[in-house]
Amino acid sequence: MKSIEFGDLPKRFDINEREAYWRKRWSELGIEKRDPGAPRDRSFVIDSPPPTVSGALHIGHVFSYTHQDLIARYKRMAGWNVVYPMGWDDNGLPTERRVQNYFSVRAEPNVSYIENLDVEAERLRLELGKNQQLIISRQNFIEMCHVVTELDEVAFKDTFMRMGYSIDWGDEYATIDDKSRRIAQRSFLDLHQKGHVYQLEAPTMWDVDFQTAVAQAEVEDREKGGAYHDIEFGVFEDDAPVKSFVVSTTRPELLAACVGVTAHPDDERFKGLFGMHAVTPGFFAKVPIFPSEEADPEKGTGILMVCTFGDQTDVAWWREEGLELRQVLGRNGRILDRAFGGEDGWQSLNPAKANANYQQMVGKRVPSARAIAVELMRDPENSATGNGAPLQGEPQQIQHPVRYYEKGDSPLEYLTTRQWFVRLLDKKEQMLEMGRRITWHPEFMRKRYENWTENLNVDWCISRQRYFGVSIPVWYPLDDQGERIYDDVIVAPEAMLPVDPETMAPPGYSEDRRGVPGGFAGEADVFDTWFTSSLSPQRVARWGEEDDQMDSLFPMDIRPQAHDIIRTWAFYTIAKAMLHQESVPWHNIILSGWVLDPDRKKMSKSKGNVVTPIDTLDRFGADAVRYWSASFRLGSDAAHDESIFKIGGKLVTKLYNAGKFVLAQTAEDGPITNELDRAFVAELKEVVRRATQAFEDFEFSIALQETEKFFWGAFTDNYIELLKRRSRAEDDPAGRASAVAALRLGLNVVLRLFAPIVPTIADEVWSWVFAGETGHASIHQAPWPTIEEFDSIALPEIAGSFQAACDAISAIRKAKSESGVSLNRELLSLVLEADETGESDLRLVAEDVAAAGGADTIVFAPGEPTAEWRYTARIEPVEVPVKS
RNA sequence: GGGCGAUUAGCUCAGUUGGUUAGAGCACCUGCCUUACAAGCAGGGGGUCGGAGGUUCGAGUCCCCCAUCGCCCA
Repeated sequence: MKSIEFGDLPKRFDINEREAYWRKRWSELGIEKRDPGAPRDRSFVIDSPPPTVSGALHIGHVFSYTHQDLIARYKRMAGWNVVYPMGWDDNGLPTERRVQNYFSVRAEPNVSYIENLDVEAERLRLELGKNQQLIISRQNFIEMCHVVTELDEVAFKDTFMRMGYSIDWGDEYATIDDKSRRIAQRSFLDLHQKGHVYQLEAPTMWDVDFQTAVAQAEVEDREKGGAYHDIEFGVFEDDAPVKSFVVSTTRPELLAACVGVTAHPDDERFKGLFGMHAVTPGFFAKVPIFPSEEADPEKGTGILMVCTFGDQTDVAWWREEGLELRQVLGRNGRILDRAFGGEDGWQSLNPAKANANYQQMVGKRVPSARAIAVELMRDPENSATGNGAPLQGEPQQIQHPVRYYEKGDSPLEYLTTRQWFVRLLDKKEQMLEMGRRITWHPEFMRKRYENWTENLNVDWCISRQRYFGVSIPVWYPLDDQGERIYDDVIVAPEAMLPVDPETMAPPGYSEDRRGVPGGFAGEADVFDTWFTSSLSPQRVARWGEEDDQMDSLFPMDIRPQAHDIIRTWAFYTIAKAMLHQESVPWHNIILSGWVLDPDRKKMSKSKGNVVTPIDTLDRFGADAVRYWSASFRLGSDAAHDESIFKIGGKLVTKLYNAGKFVLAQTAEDGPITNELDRAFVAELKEVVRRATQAFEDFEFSIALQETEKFFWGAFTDNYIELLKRRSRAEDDPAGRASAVAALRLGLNVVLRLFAPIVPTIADEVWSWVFAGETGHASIHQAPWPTIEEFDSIALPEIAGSFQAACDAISAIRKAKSESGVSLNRELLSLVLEADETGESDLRLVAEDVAAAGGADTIVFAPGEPTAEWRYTARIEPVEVPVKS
């Protein structure tokens, strides 16, 4: 029997040194490597989230990434070929913004490419000030994005490794790499061929700072201050005012864009107006007054102006009523230079006055345009009725929800632009059905998905007017005037993928036909970043590639993610699998909660309450951080609480010490025969059953709790104490052999139960003896314990032996504690008061109990158990030896 | 306004299909250098389970209403 000497091991376990050792060792052993030839039914496939690599990881990432690794390590031990890939989501706005801020540059079209651009030198050459951005070409900008993301990826990877994540780096990818771009473009080709994508020139949500379209999923409401402005409109008959009404609006700057007026059809106040025309103050445009169920009689004055475009309902009214288009806002968020009195849609009863007013706002951003509009409305000259100033009273301040792009700083506007869409609105029912075919953990999160799906109201806008992303693989032929023929789009052939239409010519054209009449133009837009990341299952399974593994990897088993991206990543991934494969992308979705700061606020960079994992790792070690993460149920938010890291650290120390003790005990090899040992094994078996069931349900926190309770309470505090005598007994070789065998079995099994959660200390202790004994060099290559392992060990004769022994030793400790004597004090006599069951349960283990209590024998006396205690001990300690 | 979740000891959280007297860790008090561990061990105090009602022999658990907090969506 191989054993260890206390002296061979350091008194304290050096976490940081040993973690570094084990990371390297795991990598050498290839514990995380998958078997690429394994069939689907032997594999457990994880659709791991590619993190956005812009900036630094925070403790919230570590929290949820740990959850997947717990499952990965468990499944691997349970015999599955675990597929655990990792990708980096590097394309998209966060990276662009980071590059812009980091280098103080901005990309603009029609700037020429500079080879080997040295930003600093270029800035000096152009004598740019500190706050001046260097304008560079699209290609240079993209190159810089690549540089920055590669640096970030290295930092992310380091942290993931340090956390001990058993990621198979053989499956590492980036969403901007060639294969990802090819698969994303292949996705577009497939959707195009199946008729699921279309392009449309229509009012779309637009961020005026980033100057790009955004999708519904990226929109959030923010509570903002605003004001109702009550403004009088005229009602005209034969070009003469006959009546008036007052509109209450929060957006007076859109008065010039007013193209209609509406009220509820049943609203008695305005019933008579329907079918007549209103005239706007200041701009004197005649607009129709029509009824609409959507108009809320309770809101404002009950009658409201319809503008192109204030919000989504304006868009709907504009469509349904066939209203004029009077777009006043440009893509840059400034008021366009337009003229009343001329073109279609810009009629005015007083063009001269209208234009004089309008010109004051041209070129202004929304806030200043609004201030000017309010001033105009204070001028009686601008009244449409001759009743004096159109503005009634003073604006009334309010708080109201305003729509923002989630990464943006200015309210969203609705601008008419040409965009690409994926048709989803007609597939809500199928999407809901897909949601039902997936098991959600926790179950209630399914509601979030259903809620979102049911409330979708626009198709998925997938085109973005950005640079660092996957190109939309199309070109447009140009007509004789050099205008794009949008109906004749040229889609890239699959063999050309990945393709950049801005630098590559479509088949049948040479590059010199770019941009000339009769030639072609490349699509400059890139995909929404979710368009690519929603293909993570297809990307990992290399859909459509030479090494296509869809048959062996898809659909995947689990999608772990945080619950804030149900409406984006989960939703779009489900959509893509449905549209491409007519399948669910995975069978289970595992949703982690958020990490909250001590004030229970979500950690986020903008709040400045972010905790970085490296600092925490330095102080507590990866096992302790993993312990913290494992102790929370799926779906529930976790407070960042240092005391839990400390508990994790204590568990590591305890495993180290318990391992040292158990493996230092020696005996002849022999079977587990003793009643107490058999009873202990029966308990151990029960823990294995419960922990296994919990892990099967992805309830790692329950598994941890069960294992920890058993290890600390039953194993170390009681069982080891009860066996200290017998495991060293000289006169009872069979009892000693049984004790040492049971101790080792207990440690061996407990280590494996803990291995997914605290992988470093588990492997450390495993390596001392068990690695050699079992032939499994790492515990992470050892099999997960099963209850069949205990089949050869006889059940105890008395089912309650173990519990009785623990209760009895507790009674003895209580007596010693109350007498103030140390727990290891020898006893001259020990009397246990017990009832008949109590005495009989203790019958076969009394010798171990007596020995642990420091007595030769137990004398039983009749007694009644109390609510708290089955046994009451009466003790007579030996005199304290006089210390010399 | 609609939906979802939470509310259990001072703090952080368990509590299975309803079933004896509601648990753990931290914190607190007392004792113990004990030969794996003082980063430990033992003992102890501390809860009308957010509020009200109902079903039941029996409710922290099931049903209804309400309150507070958080989240998702309008």
